[in-house]
Amino acid sequence: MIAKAENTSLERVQVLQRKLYLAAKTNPTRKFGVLYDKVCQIDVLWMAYKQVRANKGAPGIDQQTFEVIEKKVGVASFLTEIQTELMEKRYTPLPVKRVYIPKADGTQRPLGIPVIADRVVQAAVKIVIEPLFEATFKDCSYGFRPRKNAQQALREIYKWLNFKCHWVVDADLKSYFDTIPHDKLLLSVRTRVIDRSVVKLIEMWLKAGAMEEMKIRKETTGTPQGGVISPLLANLYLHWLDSTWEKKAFGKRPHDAHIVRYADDFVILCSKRPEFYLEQAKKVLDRLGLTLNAKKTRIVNAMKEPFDFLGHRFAVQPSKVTGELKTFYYPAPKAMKSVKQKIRDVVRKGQHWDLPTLVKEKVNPILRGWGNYFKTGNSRKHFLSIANYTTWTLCIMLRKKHKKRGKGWRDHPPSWFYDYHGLFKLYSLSVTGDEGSRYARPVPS
DNA sequence: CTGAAATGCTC
RNA sequence: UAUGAGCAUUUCAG
Repeated sequence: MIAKAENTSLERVQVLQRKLYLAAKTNPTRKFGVLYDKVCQIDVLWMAYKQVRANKGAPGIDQQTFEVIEKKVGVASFLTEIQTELMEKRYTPLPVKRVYIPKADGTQRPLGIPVIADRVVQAAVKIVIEPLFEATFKDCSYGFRPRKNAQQALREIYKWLNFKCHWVVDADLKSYFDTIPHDKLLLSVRTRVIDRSVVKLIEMWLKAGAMEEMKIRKETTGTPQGGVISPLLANLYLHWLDSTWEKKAFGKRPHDAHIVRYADDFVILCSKRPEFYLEQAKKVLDRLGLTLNAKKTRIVNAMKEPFDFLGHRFAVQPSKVTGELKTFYYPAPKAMKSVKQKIRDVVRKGQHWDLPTLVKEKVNPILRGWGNYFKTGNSRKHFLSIANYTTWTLCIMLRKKHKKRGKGWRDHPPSWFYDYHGLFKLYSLSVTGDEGSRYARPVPS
């Protein structure tokens, strides 16, 4: 009974989203004035709640957890309370909770965690407005978008490098999420959404501020990293870059300068005048109130120097066999380092477990997940290296555990881990990088 | 084939 | 220790 109700609610929301997408697609300049009622629909709020709950995320500053909502308050009354607040225009968001998480480069990233109720309303708004913006977004944008992934962006770069666009502008925006100006961002929202109440909701989230040491800190720039709509807003704001690029036809014949963007990370690939196209991008970003990180933004000639994007390293080199130029991409050194660190950590933590469990439940999922992300491109050598690193690390661990010196490798050859303990075979995922065999099936195990 | 749950990986 | 997207594996229900 409940399952049936959930299903129809899902269907109704999907139908609504489809309608909105088609309406926006058939009329590219249409601005939508009646959306708030859709945000308030109980189906939409229910789907929004399900999406938020599925992450099992931490509570915000009000300490309200999913357990409290489901066991004490009840989901239905929690949602109808939100619904009446919205309809009576009484809803105001609470400030976000400030949490810092370490980034890969050692610096810290500030998160802003909204309370669960605010996350639900944000998810509801996202359900309603995302289809409208999806209809406008350009093909060169790959980050945070439904049915788009990193592999497609990598493939696009590969394509342009093979089409002799060897000049690469590798751009890095200075703390993008925190520097988006609220006023201009809201203008971007209004290109499609002119329902005042919906725009007001978004404005309130931007202005809600962050709770830091018992004080509310308010900003005029930035969208909280941790909010449900933040990725959509971030994408929407940089859409100006994509659309300007298209309007000036920089991606077309005389220019031949192609943007590939993944959220705030983007490269421009061109065959000539990279300085000019960097300057053009800078002009757009200036108008948006954004700045490029001068130290990290650079122009490279891909034939002479590799560059990294989305965890991969790209290099254009003459083929050892035929001598013609070919593009290669494979896990970047950083990615190699971080997966080794992860293997090392789980093996150290699980050294008192029995080997099959450690391999099956801890090591294999890491190898499988990592391998599936990097299996495109030319990763065979790097997969082999990680596979060897894994057997070696396990071997060292076993030798220490059994207090044996020497001969560990002879007792535990790589095949021993694979054949008797079911260690995941990384190289079963990799395909060779040759033109002819790119579409070959993975090597059978 | 479509949902739900769990785990893992990338950005 | 949040958010979005994508991918993979397992389990369950139709």
